[in-house]
Amino acid sequence: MNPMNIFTHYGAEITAIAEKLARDGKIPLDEIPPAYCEPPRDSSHGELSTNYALIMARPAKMPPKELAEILAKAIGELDGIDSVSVAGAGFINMTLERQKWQERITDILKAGEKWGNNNIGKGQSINVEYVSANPTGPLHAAHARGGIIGDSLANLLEKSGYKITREYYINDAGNQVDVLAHSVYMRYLQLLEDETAKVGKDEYPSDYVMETAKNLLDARGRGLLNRNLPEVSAMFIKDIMRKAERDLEQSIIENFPKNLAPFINTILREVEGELESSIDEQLRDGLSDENLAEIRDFAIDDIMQGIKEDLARLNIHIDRFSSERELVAGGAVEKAVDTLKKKDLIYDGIPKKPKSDKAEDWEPRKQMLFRSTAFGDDVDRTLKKSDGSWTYFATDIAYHLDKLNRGSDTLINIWGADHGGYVKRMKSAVAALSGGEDNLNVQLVQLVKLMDKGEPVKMSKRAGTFVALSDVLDAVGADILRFIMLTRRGDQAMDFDYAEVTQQTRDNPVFYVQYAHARAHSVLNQKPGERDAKNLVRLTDDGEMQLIRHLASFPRQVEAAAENLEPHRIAFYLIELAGLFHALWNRGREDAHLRFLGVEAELEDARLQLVEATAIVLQNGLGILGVSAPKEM
RNA sequence: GGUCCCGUAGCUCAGCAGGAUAGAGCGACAGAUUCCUAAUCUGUAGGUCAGAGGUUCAAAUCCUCUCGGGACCGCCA
Repeated sequence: MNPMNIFTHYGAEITAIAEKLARDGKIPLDEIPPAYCEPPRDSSHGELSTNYALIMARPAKMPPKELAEILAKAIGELDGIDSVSVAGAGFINMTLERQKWQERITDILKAGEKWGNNNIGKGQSINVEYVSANPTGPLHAAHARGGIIGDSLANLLEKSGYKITREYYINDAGNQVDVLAHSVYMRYLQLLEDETAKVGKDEYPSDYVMETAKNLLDARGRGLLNRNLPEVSAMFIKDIMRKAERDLEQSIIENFPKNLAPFINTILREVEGELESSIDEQLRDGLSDENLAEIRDFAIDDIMQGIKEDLARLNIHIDRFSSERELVAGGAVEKAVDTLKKKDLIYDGIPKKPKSDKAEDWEPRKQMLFRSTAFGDDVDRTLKKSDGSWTYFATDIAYHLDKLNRGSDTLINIWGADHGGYVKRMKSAVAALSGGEDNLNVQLVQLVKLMDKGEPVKMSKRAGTFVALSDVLDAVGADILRFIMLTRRGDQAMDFDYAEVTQQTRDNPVFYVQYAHARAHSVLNQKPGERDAKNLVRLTDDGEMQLIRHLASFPRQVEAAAENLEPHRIAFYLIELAGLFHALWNRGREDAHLRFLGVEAELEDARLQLVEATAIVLQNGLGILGVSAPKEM
């Protein structure tokens, strides 16, 4: 029984009543389900309501109304119940003694920042992994969504009695980071006035690569410039090739019929591209492994530093950054595969042909496979590529085993919807590693479609076209961005119009909520001091009671949001709370008797307690969302 | 071919565990400021909850199918 949550309190009381009635043979049931109370949608139906009789009617083989009457009679005897009635098909509606509500104010003031906490987690540990953006470029606006939802979810679960580890997985192994290193190297060469150095078509062209290259030059000077002869020749050949191409193009224009020339030019450009990337390949070979590794590590650090700055600005906290490279180097993949081997879940076989449109070049090959179909996956998945290296999936299994081994009871991953096809196999792997238990929960966050003035913006790191998160933060700040992302469910695709968001700041609901908090504090500032709980009996107005009931339902909201892993519920709760407070405020504008200040001393004292309680709940709620609660605006 | 998400007011979205007459903001319209912060409030208009079946005392909510929108299928990351 939780005295802080009035809904669970009466739910438990009603369950106890039902159990007693069952023992006495008044309800023919062996097993009594738990009862839940909720605020009815329509306040004319009372203050607390339960559909308990409707739920039990069928198993008890009793008419719901009759059952409701029996229960209602006993509920009427409970402490704090003012009136009970049976309505509709068999709802039990209750009204509490006014004092019961007024006492909640004292609860809130006593609990302070702990108000809203619950203990459904019972100290279980959960690892929440979010953002985990590749270290190949700065965060862009779309990354923010998963990060914000993950971070708020972590806050929410922490408030619900779970032990939380907030984690970011850095994909700093594999081909992509080598490509990044090479791109940085090319920029580095350019900075040393080597005009022929060029970033290849599959590499990273954006400005941030140049920034990293500049930092590299500052840190290492010309020390990485050990180009060998083939490399220099490659550049020379490239140069000659370009001149030859220009001549050739000119001659095509002169000698071929006009309608054919574009066609031939297209082919020519394809060939040119192939040649250049082959030459680039050679250039990359001209970079020693040691130097490549050094540049790569430097580039990853440099970019991760920027990412960490962005996260800090977004008020996102990460407890642990896990490195894929370290994991692989430490032999974690082999260990994970061994674990699965011992369970007889690994075999060599030929995977099924994928149904993807892009699988034209697919060929059957014998490979090391994981028996993920044993855990509900569609096909068994490849662990080892034909060249003997591990697949991304294999290292991911190792990573998840690592998370489990560090003592997490449950793993929650916040992934973008584009990884949806990956969920089943990952859940299979975690189930296999943890003895068949389903303790990986993947929350898919639908994609953010970036728009600018109604036009979609194509997001591509490799093409260099993306809206940087830092630009969005410069324009609107973390509070607005966080609130926008949290006032919709994660499983709904959203359009994010850059122009709209940066302009429409004033009617963003975040200000509505923050303003309520600031208003509350402006009142409290005028009359600081001790309050007396005795005076709370003076709160009798409908608007005040409505506000109190909403404040009292905060713990219930936190609990429900945590159980459903839906932080957005808190945002909507706060908007509603702010609305009730603003409405009450404005009634004071029309009727001086309803003002917080300047009324009779005891009443004023009681109202100030109500205002303070409101401020506390607003602050706690905004805290879950990671949004600031300013005392003035 | 298959998997996942979505479809609720003109727009953006909620709808709490299936529950009582489906809600909010924006936009539109009509109002409120000598007075605790008008970044506020009060009111009006606006709905076949995509469609069709099914389960149930009760369906926007659960199940099936259809239509529409999005994401995805691999030895990529």
